[in-house]
Amino acid sequence: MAHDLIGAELVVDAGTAEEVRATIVEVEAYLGPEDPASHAFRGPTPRASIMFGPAGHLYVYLSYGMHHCANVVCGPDGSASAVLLRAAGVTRGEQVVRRRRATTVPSDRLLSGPGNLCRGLAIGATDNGLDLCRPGRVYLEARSREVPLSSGPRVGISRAADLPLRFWWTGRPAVSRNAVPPVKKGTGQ
DNA sequence: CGCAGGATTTGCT
DNA sequence: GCAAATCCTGCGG
Repeated sequence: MAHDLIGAELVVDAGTAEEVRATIVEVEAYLGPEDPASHAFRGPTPRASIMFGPAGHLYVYLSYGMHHCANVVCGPDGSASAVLLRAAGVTRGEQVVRRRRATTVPSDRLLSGPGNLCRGLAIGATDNGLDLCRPGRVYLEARSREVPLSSGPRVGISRAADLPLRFWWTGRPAVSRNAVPPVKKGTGQ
């Protein structure tokens, strides 16, 4: 399930000076060809073909000509569902991440947002199709712990955005700014 | 072969 | 709060 990825640890360039580890705190689920917002909506096109493959692989695409977004292919082979990684908290290699992010941002927001997450972890088009279940340049380590979970509507899309397919770790500041639902005045968050 | 739009981020007003 | 930056993908002719 999509929310099982919340709390998992993303490992990049393990064993090198560039090693970075981050805990996933926000994801967004995309269904198969029946989801108008999914890239799989138009069938197994060249770009979306990765999503039609086996689960556990990385699907990377370029958004707005400048930002990369990383997805984890989910579900059985052929179901074409995927989970977009929207935000994570750095647990190791903060200096490396900070150097990639030119501007000044709080430590908690270094990987906040799909585009920022890829920039901070140096995930690009060349990483498309990687198997995240085995050690490689990028892979996932499961973390079997319970975390407070919230869900809400998807963000940044124009179709079927109302479905409650976005999940995040309640109370984590790294949750992307655009994704945060309206907050009452004076709550300080 | 050409065109329209997109799972976003950032900086200035 | 709003608008620009920027390029790849999918569709129509």
